[in-house]
Amino acid sequence: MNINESAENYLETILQLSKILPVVRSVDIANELGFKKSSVSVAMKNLRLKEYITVTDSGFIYLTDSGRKIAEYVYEKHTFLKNWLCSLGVSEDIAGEDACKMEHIISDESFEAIKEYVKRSTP
Amino acid sequence: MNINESAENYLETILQLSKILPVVRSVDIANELGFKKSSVSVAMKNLRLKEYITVTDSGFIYLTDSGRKIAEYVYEKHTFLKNWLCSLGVSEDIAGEDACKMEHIISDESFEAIKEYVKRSTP
DNA sequence: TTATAATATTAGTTGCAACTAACTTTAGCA
DNA sequence: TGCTAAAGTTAGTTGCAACTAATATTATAA
Repeated sequence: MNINESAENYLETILQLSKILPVVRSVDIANELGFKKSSVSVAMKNLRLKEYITVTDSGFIYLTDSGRKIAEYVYEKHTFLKNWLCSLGVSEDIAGEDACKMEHIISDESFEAIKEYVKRSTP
Repeated sequence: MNINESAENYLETILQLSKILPVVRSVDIANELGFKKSSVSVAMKNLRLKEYITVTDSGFIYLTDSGRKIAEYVYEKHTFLKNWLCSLGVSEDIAGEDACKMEHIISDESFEAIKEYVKRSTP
């Protein structure tokens, strides 16, 4: 698969935005991430080439099956890690920042192990 | 303080090597990290400018107090995270890789919270 | 003593992901 | 109708941390 942190982050953002907006456009992603439109434009081109997204003539962005699969797993990692850190007493801001970075680097193996551990120790 | 991931990793490596070698040189760091000597040379120059290390005329590298402080905390994070993941059933290789990435991005706040949590739940 | 190997450095290159600046296209309003 | 604002694209720039290639210095073995 071989997808990098930046691409993962874009895919996750598209998924998140699609939950709260009727359609997702480049400019929405730029606003959400605090990036320039041009940066997002180039990134979307790459995601299109790798077939993680499709873009309609009107500029509406949709995840493909493979893109969605990645986005959903990253999003699951994010949500779990953030909630867990918060439950340990970490402030919401810091927990969010840390989750945002950890979600891209933690292996599936470690993530699943932590999930199991937390599930067992807080039934 | 404002130190980046790459610099942290070099400082940690110097600390680790200093535990097993009589002196630490650029070439030892290059071998350990799988980088080219030239890359390490440039990195050492930056660490010197920021006064995280001193380098003797013979090319022996020593951590300053501020460099050591950073190195030791990163190393503590590494050791703890790796051992913890291993104890959850993650393979040693993967645990090592993940710890190596997480140690640089996790906030002190989250790290201390996790440490407390683990201490409490496995007395 | 000279040649070789090990170490360190410098200059310039590459790849990446952001950036700025300038441009096109489109939609909607005065 | 024509102007403006919003959205998107392209070309070229920046900063970073690795890289290669070439050079200097030193220690050791033939």
